[in-house]
Amino acid sequence: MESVYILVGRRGNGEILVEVLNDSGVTLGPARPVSAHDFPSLVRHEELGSPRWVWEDTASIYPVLLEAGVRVERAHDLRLCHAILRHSVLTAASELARSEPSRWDAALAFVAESRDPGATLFELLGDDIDADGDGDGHGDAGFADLAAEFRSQLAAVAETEEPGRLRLLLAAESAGALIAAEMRFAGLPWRTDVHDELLTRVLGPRVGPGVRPVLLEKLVGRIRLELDDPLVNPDSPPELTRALRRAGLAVTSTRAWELKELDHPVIEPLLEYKKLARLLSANGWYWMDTWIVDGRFHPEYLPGGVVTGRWATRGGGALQLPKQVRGAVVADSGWKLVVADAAQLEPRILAALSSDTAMADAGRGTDLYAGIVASGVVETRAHAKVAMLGAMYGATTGESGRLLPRLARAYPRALALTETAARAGERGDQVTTRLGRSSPPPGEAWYAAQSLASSEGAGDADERRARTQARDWGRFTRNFVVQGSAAEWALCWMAEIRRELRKLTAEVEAGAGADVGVGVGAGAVAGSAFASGSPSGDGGSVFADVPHLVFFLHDEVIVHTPEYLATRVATIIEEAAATAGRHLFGSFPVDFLLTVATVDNYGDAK
DNA sequence: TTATCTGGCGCG
DNA sequence: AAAGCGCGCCAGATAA
Repeated sequence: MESVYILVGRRGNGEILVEVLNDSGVTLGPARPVSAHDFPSLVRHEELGSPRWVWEDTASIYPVLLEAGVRVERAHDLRLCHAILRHSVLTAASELARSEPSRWDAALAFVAESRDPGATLFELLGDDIDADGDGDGHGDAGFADLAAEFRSQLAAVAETEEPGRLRLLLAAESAGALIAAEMRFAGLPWRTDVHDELLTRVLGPRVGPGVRPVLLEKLVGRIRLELDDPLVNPDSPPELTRALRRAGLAVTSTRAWELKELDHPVIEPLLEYKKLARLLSANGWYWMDTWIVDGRFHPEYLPGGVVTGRWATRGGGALQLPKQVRGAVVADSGWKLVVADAAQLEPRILAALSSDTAMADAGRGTDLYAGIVASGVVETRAHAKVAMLGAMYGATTGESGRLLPRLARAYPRALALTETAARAGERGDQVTTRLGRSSPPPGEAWYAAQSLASSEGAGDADERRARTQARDWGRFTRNFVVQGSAAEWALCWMAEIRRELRKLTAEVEAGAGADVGVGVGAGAVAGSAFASGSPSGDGGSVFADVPHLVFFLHDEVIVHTPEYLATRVATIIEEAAATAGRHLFGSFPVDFLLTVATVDNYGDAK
């Protein structure tokens, strides 16, 4: 079946243009203008034919559709896909990679920063968000530029030896962009009352800004007493270091792990203080007031925000939600959270990347580290873990370094892959993930340091610096291959989960004889950035009654689902992991084990 | 005063 | 036991 693409662009006057293309990017008819107001209904209608929407930036356009109650099944995000193809060594010979930098390169950062979730449809779709600076706006020429870019991307992929890989990567990256927008829109269910109780229990009652809660103040009192310093501020590392030294403790820093080694009565209250002060400043009442809107946490997810292809986030530190506060993530009444975590994802990815069947065997149907122990490679699970991490991160010393030779003997292919990636980085070469995302080349300064060291009259210091930098970059490329390929697996996993959840939704709605139209129509929730029509959060939104992804954390997802569907959701997530593994690694026999928990609150999921 | 850097720590 | 990858965010310190 031939794919149909619909290209979406805009004119300077706020009007939107849509044009149907075939799967070579060739126009099948004239571009049709549509007003910003009518755009969501057009999309809803065209969705019946399952097109792939081709647009510049999902993060700018899709929130508008969600707000209007419209979801789309598939997209091609020109901005994200360009970034991949521009830097991949697989497409280095393509026109796209060889042409002069254009707005697709220079303007990316600008577009990414210009988003505003509260912006109106007109602002998002009608405004000039191109940063080409030539002031000619976006007449039909701008639209033609989108079509040309799309064709250029298709051509770059088609020219590669195994186009299926990059095709999958671009589809996964684009699906990720849809998911990112949907997760932000839906938000993570968050009970501020539960959060407040938790804070009050460990810090004392809420106080204004600049005031220490009472339990924290008490700890400060004990610290000052034990250090015999009535004024020391434990929030100031220099002050604290001086005070500790005066008390006879030979510290080089105030880091918790260094303090833990010391035997002194101040250590216990000090470590406790650090823990609680961190909670207050990072996820205290101020955080709650700032980031929780109508019972939902709405961080902005940035697909491709990390060089390796991992996601970044902006706002609220969503990827660092401490375990301490996860109890405040509570399913709505009548709903459940299905929390799934890929167990030992990166070693499994490494086993598959390197076709190391022995390592894959160690993880078959069991905890991979336990499997390594069972194979007699090392004595304890902790050893297996630290040795594996050392192999993937490039440890040379300590316990990890000592255990590496045993790992290398048992799993030569896996270890050879990480070594090869490290050597490539040390030479300044790029490395590439399973699906084709390449590491950036090192910067000018790096090359300069290398050539300086090998030039006539280079000093010992020059050589040492060059060697250090080469090894540093080698550790980066060593890890890039594994972390980046794991990120690709996670994207495929999530895309598959999303697809199956939509099928489940359609099935349930058909079975119930319900009106299959989702959402409440354009404009019904205008004025709210997140479409929260009821106190429980999702009322009136496109996710009001259906299971949907609400959180993603590198190798972990959360689906918020009506309770009666929780079992089926868990099955979908399990099967999606196996499917993602096949998409990346074909028939190579590697398990991607999950731990899946159906819970009322995130804190209960281990 | 504001802008940027640093130490420290949360997550994977 | 604290090396070895990728991030974001905070308070305090320092530069401008």
